[in-house]
Amino acid sequence: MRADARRNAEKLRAAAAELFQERGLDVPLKEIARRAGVSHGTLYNLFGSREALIDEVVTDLAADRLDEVAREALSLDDAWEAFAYYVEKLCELQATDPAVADVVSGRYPGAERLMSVCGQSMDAAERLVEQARAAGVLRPDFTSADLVLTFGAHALLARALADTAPDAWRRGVAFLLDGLRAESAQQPLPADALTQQQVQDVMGSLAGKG
Amino acid sequence: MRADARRNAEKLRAAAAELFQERGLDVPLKEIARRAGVSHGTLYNLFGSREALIDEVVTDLAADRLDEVAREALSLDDAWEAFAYYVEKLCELQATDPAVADVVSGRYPGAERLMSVCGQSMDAAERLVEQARAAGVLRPDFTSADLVLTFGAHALLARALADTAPDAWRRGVAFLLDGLRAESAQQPLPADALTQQQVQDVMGSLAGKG
DNA sequence: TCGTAAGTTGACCCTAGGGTAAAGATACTG
DNA sequence: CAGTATCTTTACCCTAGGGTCAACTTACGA
Repeated sequence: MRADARRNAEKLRAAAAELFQERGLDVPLKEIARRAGVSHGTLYNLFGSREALIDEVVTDLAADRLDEVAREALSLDDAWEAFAYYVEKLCELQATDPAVADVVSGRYPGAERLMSVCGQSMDAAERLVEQARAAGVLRPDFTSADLVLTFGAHALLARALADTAPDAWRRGVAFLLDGLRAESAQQPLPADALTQQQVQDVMGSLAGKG
Repeated sequence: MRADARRNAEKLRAAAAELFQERGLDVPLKEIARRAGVSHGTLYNLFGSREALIDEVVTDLAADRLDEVAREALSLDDAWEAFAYYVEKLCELQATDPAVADVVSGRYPGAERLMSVCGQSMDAAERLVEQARAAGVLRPDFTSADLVLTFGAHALLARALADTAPDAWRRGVAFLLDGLRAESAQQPLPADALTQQQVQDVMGSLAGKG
């Protein structure tokens, strides 16, 4: 690879990182190229597709953040605290970083490494749900599929709130958590839980691409 | 107005009603014209804008449905039942009719009559929230602004779920309601409630047009 | 029945985005 | 320092949507 190409790739990575974090993973590629100061043709030459660019620029960063939250949550002794910490922190991550929100929402199934990060994060969620349910502090009818859907809806709401009341999402999370304690459950739920495949389908259509 | 024009307007109203209910208020105007069997130029001639068409086709229908839900809710004796009934029924309306969902979400501020219907619906929500709070069954820190945001997020989720698990939204509503009972409230909320203006801004950017 | 006002059409323009490839520029190598 | 392989640019194509208007067609009244 020629030196100028390497330099351009670096400029593009930097611009992409900025814009993905500011505006989410669906920012126009031409705008990334513009910010990097190269033509969009160069972007296509060097990366080929949005997915490839995402994988290079976002994946490791998102993985770090998600892993850290999961690790910290799992390190807490109290099962309810662990679960609540995970939910709150993950929502906070989504609210402050649109790129991470898009990762959690599992769009861009073309970005392989990214999807595996997304999968790992879901595994952590599953573990925390199981743990809290087993401890009898989380209502037994709540599944990790419910949690994923919650995250998906939260991501959209948090992004809409960002300019107006960047912390208001915390209210919704508080209401939800209070409804998820074992002692809050009132009646059998009026619908069945979703399978993982169903969750994936739904998350796909949740933010565009319907 | 000439007879053929009146006929075309009628065909367009019928097609619009169908498509709005199937796919929401942002369905392409050219597609409405196509289904009506006229050219899109005619649609612009006869209605001028999407907002005008919406006002003629959707407003009364949505008003009827929303009023009915509010009326039935307000007729219930138990304040919690009334509140819960309203939330559930309104969410059901959103899940089964994308047009109503868009009305509740308050997009299309250009459609005047529609916005007044939206406003009336919000007033009913406010009344039910007050009533339930006054009766001590609803947690006192929950405001009608929270309810409107909830509806907005719900509308998006329900639409994404429609093809996969059309009833799954009921789980989320159940979790929420269980968290909204007065006895579920655990701690002071971590953020302030939104003003009406803030809610309007947020709802505007919640579904596109950000 | 025929002139004309009223209505309709479809080709056209615009934006915003994704994507491609021929032609031009430039870094490296012998 | 010249030649070539590599890279970049730019002009272009595509889709999907909103919107306009000159030219055609048609309903209807005198």
